[in-house]
Amino acid sequence: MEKNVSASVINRLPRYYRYLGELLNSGVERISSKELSERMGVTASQIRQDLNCFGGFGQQGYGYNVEYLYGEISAILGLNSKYKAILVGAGNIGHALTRNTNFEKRGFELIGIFDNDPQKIGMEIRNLTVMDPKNMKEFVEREKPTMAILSVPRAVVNQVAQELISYGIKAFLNFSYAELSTNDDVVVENIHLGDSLMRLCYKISEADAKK
Amino acid sequence: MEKNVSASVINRLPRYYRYLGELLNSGVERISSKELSERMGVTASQIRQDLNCFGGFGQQGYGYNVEYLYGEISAILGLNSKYKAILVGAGNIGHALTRNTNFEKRGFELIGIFDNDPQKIGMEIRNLTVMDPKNMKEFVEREKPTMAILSVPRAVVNQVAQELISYGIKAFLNFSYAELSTNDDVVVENIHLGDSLMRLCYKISEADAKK
DNA sequence: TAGATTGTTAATCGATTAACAATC
DNA sequence: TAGATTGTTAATCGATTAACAATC
Repeated sequence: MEKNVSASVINRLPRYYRYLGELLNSGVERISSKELSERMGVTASQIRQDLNCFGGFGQQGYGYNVEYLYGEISAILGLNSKYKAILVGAGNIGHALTRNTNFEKRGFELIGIFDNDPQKIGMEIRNLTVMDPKNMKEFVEREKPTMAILSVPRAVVNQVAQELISYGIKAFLNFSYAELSTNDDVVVENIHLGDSLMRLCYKISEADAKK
Repeated sequence: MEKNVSASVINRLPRYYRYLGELLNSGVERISSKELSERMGVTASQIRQDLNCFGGFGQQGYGYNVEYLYGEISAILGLNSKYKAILVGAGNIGHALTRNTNFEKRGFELIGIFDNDPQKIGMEIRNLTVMDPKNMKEFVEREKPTMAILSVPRAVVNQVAQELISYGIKAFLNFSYAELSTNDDVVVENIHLGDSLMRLCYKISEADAKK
């Protein structure tokens, strides 16, 4: 909100949110930073510092009310929003993603799917009909989605992104195995499956070497 | 290799690898840390520090030979390995993943797929027949895969992981929207799509607020 | 040789942890 | 009131950046 919160803190927020959701589900009413820290494997100091970037949500001698804190983190993350999103590229990953992901609970609403495969155009996915990219300009300028999920081949991802930016898109979830180079006012989250595999491969090699 | 390299450095390695691969493809023979830093949007100091965790791969006055450095990073990451991997859960994401991912180039070899949906058992995916989880113990103990990709419902992921650990699995790529609690000698990489969406949502909200 | 650029040490910056006064 | 636990300041630790001598 007021201050600039560091990326490290932001990155941890979804995890807090996840843990608090689980506590809420199991009927836990209050929790201290100490107890939460033990469950999550972090320090209590870090939890308190992180939360205090956004305000004082606890109470001395009591701790944090789980339901209240859960709601506050939800608000900080902006999960009550309904940012319109489109999916570009309904191949394996893109297709699976739309079926599996609960966009509504993460602040988004999927309103359109595009793919240039004639076989896919017209197909129904999640109550949405796959559209021809030819109609993308018209659709985006009319519906004004905020975000696009990019699940297109790496060779074309930057071109597609530039096109969408020119139509007014301001955020991307990038699944393509390529760097997305964009202006400063465009926000990007990358999911590079290949990078995760490589990191895992490194960790395994390391563990092996230690024996 | 010798020293303990920090997680920050490890996390950057795949990105270096990606950039060097692109340079290699475009026929660039040598590159200085300065030029690479400008392309990647990091400092030249950081690149040199990172690389020197593993050895001196450059040459004063010349820079780095792209092909050589690419090969060295590949070796550091262990990408020449062929760690056997299995996929547990051939639902949307799991299925898509196996079709899309070039495991061989990331140090892995997919040798088995399991799913408890009778409709899927017997199905062919990527030259592999989907197997019944009943046969998992026998298969894992015989083939000794190192890694398992978990793409099962969050409610059962920890149970499945524990089972696989007891059969000898030492590494997981976790797609389930849950924390994986494991022993210290098991390595885990998480891909939490939901977390990425939430971070993106936060960034969009922030950008909005600034206007 | 002169110029360029590394490898590496030292300085800075930021993030994490510890400590404790405030207070429920 | 006494005990517990926060919010917050101060101390520590680690990561990033800057600087420069070594050297190709």
